[in-house]
Amino acid sequence: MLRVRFAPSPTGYLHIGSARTFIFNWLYARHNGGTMILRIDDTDVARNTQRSEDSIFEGLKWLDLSWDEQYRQSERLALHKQTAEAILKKGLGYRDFTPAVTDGEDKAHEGGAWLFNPGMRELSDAESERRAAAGEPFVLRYRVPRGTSREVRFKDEVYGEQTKLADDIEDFALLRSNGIPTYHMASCADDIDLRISHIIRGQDHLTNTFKHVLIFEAAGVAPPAFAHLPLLIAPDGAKLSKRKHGPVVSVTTYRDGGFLAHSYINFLCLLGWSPKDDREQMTRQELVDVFSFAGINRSNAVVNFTEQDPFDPKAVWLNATLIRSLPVAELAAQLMPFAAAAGFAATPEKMLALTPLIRERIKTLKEVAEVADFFFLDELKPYDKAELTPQKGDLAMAKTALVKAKEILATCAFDHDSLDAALRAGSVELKIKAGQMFQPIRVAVCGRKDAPPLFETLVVLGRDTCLKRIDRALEKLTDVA
RNA sequence: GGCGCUAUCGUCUAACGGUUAGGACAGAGCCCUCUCAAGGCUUAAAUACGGGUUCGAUUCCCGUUAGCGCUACCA
Repeated sequence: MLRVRFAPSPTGYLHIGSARTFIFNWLYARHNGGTMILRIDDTDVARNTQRSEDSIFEGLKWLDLSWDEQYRQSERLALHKQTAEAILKKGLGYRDFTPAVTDGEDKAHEGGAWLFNPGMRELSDAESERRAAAGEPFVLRYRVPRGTSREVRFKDEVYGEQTKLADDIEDFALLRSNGIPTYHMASCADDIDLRISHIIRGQDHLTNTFKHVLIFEAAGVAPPAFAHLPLLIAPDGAKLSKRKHGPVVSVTTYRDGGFLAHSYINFLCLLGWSPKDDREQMTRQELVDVFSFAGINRSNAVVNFTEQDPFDPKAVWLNATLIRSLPVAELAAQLMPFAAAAGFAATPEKMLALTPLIRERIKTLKEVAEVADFFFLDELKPYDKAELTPQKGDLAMAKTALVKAKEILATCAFDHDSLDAALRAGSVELKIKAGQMFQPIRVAVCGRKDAPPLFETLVVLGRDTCLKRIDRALEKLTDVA
C-alpha cells in the first residue's frame, strides 16, 4: 500500500517550498491511488506557534488538495521515546551527559569536525545507568559505527544511488535532555509506525537521510523509498527565507494577491519538475496523470521575484490564462470577494455582466479593483480634461463628439449593435473618425483611456450613468469653443 | 574546515552520444484593432571552465570554479 506524508513543522507560515512538497506528495499519492497523510511535526516546543499552525492550515485549505489521514507528533511522544529506548537497549545508542551548550555564541565545533564525544560514547553501561538513575540529564545519541569503513547507502528516486561513510556521520541526537525526541527520531518512528512507503521532501534532507537509514536499521525495519526535491531559491541564489525575502515566501501572499489556487499549483509544479513535453498549462487531472519521479530535476529552481514585484512573471501569466479560460460565472464568483475588499458594492448580477469585459484585462483577481472601478464608483476619480482629447484631435472635437453622443445615447436602444450603429453614424455626421468619436466617450464614462470595448461598457453601465458622466465631462469643457 | 548535491538562453525547462541545441515566461518589433487588453507572426538570448573517452559530446569520466545543503539537545 502506497503511503506518503507531508510533515510541516509549525514554526513559520506555510512556505512556498513546503507547498510544493505538499503538492508533489499529493500528486504522487493520487497518481498511484495511495494514501496522503498530513503530519504536524511539532516536536520543537520552543519554536512552535499556534499562529504558524493556523497559517499552514489556511494555506492548505486554499490549495484545496485533500489528505486522508492526519496526525500530530506531540501526541505520539510515547511511541518515539519507546523507539529511542529500544535503540539504546540494543546498544546502538548511548547517553551523553555533556551539558547542553546554552549560549548560541559558543557554536561548539565551529569549523572543526565534531563526530562524537569519545568519553561519553565509551561510558560503561553500569556507569551510564547509575548516572541516569541519579537524575543526571543526558541526551540520547545514536552510536554510529566508527572505524569500520562501513558505508551507509540508499537509493534516491531523484538523485540516484547515495552512499556515505559512517565515519562521516556524527553521533546525532535521538532524545533531548528534556526527554523530547529530536526531529530525526520522531520523524523516523512515525514513518515506521504510519507505514510510510515513500518519503518525498526537500533536498535539504538528503544528507540527513543517512541518519534516518541508520535509525530504520536499528529499529529492524526496511527503510521506505526516498525522493528528494530540488530546493526553491531566491533570484540571488540564496535560500528563501522570511527574514531576508519577506512575504513572497508565504503561500497566502499569492492567495491575497489574487491568484487562483490552481495557477499557483501549476506554477509550483513547473519548478523542479517537467512533464518532458512542452506542456505548461495543465489541469489538476493532467498533473495527476502525468506526474512521476522521472520528471523531477536535480538542480535548484529560482523563484523569480523582485522587490517591486513579489510574483514570478510565469505564475502571473499562468494565472492570467487560467482567468481567461474560466467559465464566466465561476470567474465572477471568484472576483466577488476582491471587489468587496476594494469597497465596491458588487452584486452577483452586476459582476456577472461585467466579468466578460474585464477577464482579458486582469492578470490577477485583485486587479478587479483597478480595472473595474468605474463600474462601481458613484463618482469617477478626477481626471484631466486633456484625457478627453481624441487621437489627432483637440478639445473642441471632444466637445462636439460628446454633445453628439449625449444626443444619441438619450434615445438610442441600449444594446451593443444599436449603440455601435448609432455612434458610428454620429461620427460620419460629424465628419470625424469613429475612433475619434469613441475616445472622448470612453474617457467620459470610464475616466481613462485604457478600458474595455466601448459599446459593451455602455450597456453594462446603463443609460443614466452614461448620460450623467458625459454631462460631467462636458462641464470640464465649458470654456472650450 | 569536513561530507554531500548541483551546473543548458535573464528565469522555468527539453534534448537519456549524432538536432540549424527545442518550448515557455519576461524583452524587442510587426500585424489585428474604437482605446487598453487578448490573439497572430517575427526577433534577440544558453550548453561555467579545462582535460579526457569516442568517428562524434549538452549528454559519459576526471579536475577546476561557482552555487546550494548538512555538519544543533531546529526541522
